[in-house]
Amino acid sequence: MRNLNDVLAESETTQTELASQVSKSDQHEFEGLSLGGVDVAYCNEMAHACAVIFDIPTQSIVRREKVIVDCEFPYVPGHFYLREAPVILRLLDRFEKTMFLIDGNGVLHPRRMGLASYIGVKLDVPTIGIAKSLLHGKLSKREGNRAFITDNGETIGSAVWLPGKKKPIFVSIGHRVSLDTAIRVAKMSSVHGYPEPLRQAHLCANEMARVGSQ
DNA sequence: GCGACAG
DNA sequence: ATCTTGTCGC
Repeated sequence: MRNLNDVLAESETTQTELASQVSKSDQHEFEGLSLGGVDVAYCNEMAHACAVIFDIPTQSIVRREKVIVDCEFPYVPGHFYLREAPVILRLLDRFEKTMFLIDGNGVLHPRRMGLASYIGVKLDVPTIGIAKSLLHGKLSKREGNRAFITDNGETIGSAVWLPGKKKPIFVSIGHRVSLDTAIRVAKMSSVHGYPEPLRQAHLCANEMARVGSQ
């Protein structure tokens, strides 16, 4: 497996196999589950990742972890995990009893195995995918502030219009969570028209990349 | 063959 | 994502 095409072909097989391991229902094992967000920013070939834990009651960041690693793998639609999973797995390994919002899709994916589901299955932790544009599937009729996204008659996610925003975010199950809960968490953690854990992780990662480039 | 295509 | 100025909208 040397060239990119071979790697992608094998990746598709891996994704299909892992997809069967995704749990699409809410878990009940954890008591006080924390909520976190992860994002990655790039400066040339360096991936700067940041994960934050956001406390909804006090609307504050209670923890922030960072890591920088070399990343040579290119972004290929449908295989985003090959580029970002390595650095994210290293970062989330430091946390316990935490549900993570991840910048990308979960089962809203051609093979039902986007980055969020990959991270969830690999670490066996609850994850939710949040994307800013639609990768796959079709929007059904909008009902209130949401519209389900389907593919082959299967609901794989939902477009969600947050207060004050013209464009929706695309929410999907990552792992160990139901779509209803995923949508609820995305809404209740939003502050500036976007899930705050992700917005904060994004700001932090960008700052890391900016400073790192100087 | 032509377009679509998370970040 | 990243490269970059002005500009549209609330």
